[in-house]
Amino acid sequence: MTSRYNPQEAEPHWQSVWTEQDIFRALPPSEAGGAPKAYILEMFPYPSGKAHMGHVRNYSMGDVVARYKKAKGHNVLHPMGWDAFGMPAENAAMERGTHPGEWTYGNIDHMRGQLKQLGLSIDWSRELATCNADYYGLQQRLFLKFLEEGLAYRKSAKVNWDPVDMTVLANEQVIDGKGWRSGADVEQRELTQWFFRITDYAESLLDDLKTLDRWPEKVRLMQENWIGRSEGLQMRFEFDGDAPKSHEYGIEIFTTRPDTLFGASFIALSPDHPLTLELAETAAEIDTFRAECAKIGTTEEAIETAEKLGFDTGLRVRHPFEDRTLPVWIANFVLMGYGTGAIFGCPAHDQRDLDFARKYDLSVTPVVLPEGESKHHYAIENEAYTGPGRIYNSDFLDNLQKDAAILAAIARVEEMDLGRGTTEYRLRDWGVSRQRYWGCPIPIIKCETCGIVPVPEADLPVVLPDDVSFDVPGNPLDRHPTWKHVKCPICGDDAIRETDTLDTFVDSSWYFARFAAGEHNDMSEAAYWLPVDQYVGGIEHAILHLLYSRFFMRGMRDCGLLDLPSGEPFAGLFTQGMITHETYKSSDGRWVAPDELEERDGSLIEAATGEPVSRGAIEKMSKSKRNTVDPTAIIEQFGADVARWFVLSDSPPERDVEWTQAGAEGAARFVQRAWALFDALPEGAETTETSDSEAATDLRRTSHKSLAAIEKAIDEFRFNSAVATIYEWVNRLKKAESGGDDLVHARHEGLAMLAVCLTPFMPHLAESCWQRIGQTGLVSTAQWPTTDPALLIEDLITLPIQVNGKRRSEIKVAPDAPKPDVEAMAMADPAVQSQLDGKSVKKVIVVPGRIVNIVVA
RNA sequence: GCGGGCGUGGUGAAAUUGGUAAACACAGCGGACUUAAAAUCCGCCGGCCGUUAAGGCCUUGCCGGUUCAAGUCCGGCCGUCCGCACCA
Repeated sequence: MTSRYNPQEAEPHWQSVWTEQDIFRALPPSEAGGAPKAYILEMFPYPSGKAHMGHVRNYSMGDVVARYKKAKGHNVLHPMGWDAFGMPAENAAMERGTHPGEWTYGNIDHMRGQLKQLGLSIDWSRELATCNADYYGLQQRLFLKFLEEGLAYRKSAKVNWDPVDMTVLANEQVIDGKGWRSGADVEQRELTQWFFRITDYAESLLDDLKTLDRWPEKVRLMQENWIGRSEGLQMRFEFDGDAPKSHEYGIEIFTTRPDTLFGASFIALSPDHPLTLELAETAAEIDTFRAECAKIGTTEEAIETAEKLGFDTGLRVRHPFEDRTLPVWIANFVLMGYGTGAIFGCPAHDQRDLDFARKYDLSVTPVVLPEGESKHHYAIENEAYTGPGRIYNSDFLDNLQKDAAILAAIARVEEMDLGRGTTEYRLRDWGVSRQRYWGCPIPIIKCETCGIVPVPEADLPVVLPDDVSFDVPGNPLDRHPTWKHVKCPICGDDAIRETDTLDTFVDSSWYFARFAAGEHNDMSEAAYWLPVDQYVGGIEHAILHLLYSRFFMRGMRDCGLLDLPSGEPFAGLFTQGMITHETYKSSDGRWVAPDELEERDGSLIEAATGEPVSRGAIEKMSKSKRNTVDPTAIIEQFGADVARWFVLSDSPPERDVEWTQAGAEGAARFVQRAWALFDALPEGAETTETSDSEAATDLRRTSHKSLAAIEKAIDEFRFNSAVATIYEWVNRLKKAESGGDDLVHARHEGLAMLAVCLTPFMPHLAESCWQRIGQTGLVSTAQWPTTDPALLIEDLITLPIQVNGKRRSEIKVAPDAPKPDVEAMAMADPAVQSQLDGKSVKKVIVVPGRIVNIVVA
């Protein structure tokens, strides 16, 4: 009778052995020998309190790759840290009266313990927390370097103001007009803010997406759309008659459709355009109109249903090519944030312009004729035509195709010195000021005499004060009695510190470089490790975090801080799916947690009340729906290996996976089945003679082929396929137990290989199995076995025989059997013969090693 | 509106150069062992026809096409999920 494997004993044991032997330490480049480097990283967690199943899945995937790379002989860096600044800490401080730091460090301690329970192959010597002054002090140096190089600057700007969190939000943090965290309606406010000049890199950030061939296509597309390049023409329309003084040169507009210039019927300014503001000073109606525009929200529904609103300024501009003038309107649909904040309207070929023109009765002249239309009969009703076609009604552009006409129009405008061809980006500079306490202080002093003064190097880091209160909303730094009062480093007079802190996305934009730079923050070591070879995390960071990190690496490179020519932080990226779980509701509509349920007579009831419970949809695990499963509870019940195995089985890593109790139990059964396999191997198996019996060779063949398949699956991030192969292999090895003594050696060989293959998935079980069959050392440090190419080739393969594309039989042939032989064997097959009865064979297709297809009349 | 993904048994899925559709697992059913249960082991498990069997027909959201051969390629629909969105 075999013994049972006890994860509760084995897991802590092996974890302490790994820690004692310090086997997961990344070697500095000088000690790595010839080993290639592999930097494996999962997105570092926010220390919210407890680890959740999403973390388990994320870190299990990274750990598979890290352990696999290590076994393959790489020098692996696999670090862990904490994205520790941010508002939940302040919210907790307000709710419970604790200091955000106390709350955060407490959470870190708890979650570190949870992650360690998972048996991850992490080099904990490099652990960092972004809220530690050691970390954010270096970040302040980076900020000052960026300032010196012109990559950071200050400007007054309209910002997204979250009235609940009382802070500014980046554009990316505003979702459907609401704060990404608070959900409150975002207001527009004019404030002086710090910005990073990410737009300087718009072109490179866009173009270099092409080089990221190990990123998901989806993420690249999302970034591409976010950066949003448009090729077009920036040009001015000169005033006819008196021009406003500030705009004597005319009105600058941007268009991607200069081919439709002859169809222009009006100019439209944004309500926030400088000229609009100027006019509003003397015209009260314009002020009223602006207020009306501002009332319409920025939410999706509001925009969809928003009516086009316009105000005719009475000003007129001259058409560049024709002897006519156009009216200048102010229109609510023109955005100040894009292009020049002014457009020319061509109603026939732009839906918004058409809606506007119909409402205010402006002219509609079509100038692009779709294929197959006659210019005498073609008319625009209420749908603008935006497709390709031949230009007409357009003087020198007549008869050109759309694309050629765009180039010709730009050339003419450039000749006339009215504008030039340009490229516009949707991407805006990154506002990083936050009116919050729990973040990295911006190392700046404001002096009335000297202006904006960087904190001198020697005075860094600017440390957050500990004695703060959260009894009122707003920024505690701002109302701290002493912290912000300093002497100006230049003139020595009284001055004030910048009390804003940096957006937490700054913290996460370079942490991977900090990990790589090692204990002494040596950026040459960082250059050795970077880029990250495999980054693993959630799709929710497809734009923000990944784009900012790409910007930061370029910035650090161009400041001479980091030798990373490509500027790309992450060579490989994988976005994993979420963990879902069934939801449950009581009859009075309360959500009921899975561990509060009991099954009685085939139906679910709430254990505490005995009330019936109904099953709801399968949804992402969330606290609000109460459908979470606590990893610690699972580890206590089944062990970490079971949790890891379950989240990697069944579903492909990029897809969502549903957590089920039955599935976890199945994984636990497999752990015992695998252990039993090793436990059943006779003592001394490793010293038995090799047998070349058919059965032994066959078993060895299975082992070597399985190994090769698992290798390929891990390389391709198909962990579910690797798991399926392991199941098949285990089933095969199980059958071999009833074989003769000639199989003992092959079983030992297979099990030794299997133990190594199990290691990335279930490292603790693998160690116990490895030890059980008498292998030396730790399997966590064992090299990945090599496959014997001879064993990957079969003597005989099964070849399906089709008649007219339907499978009728199969034959066994040598893989390299000559075509005529294969054809003869196929034709001679009895099942085939009965199908061919009385019919004439038109053709026989033999695809060696694949299939035979006999085509009959 | 624009861009993208997905759609295969009761369920998660596999089939990754166009070549045996449903590997592997979960659930279910049947059996062995057991006084009994649990655990474990063995077997069955897409649909229809066929008493059993042999076998046959159908089947990868729908319709059509290319091909000796289509889950896979092409065209057109339907459904669903995600991202972006008054970006000129």
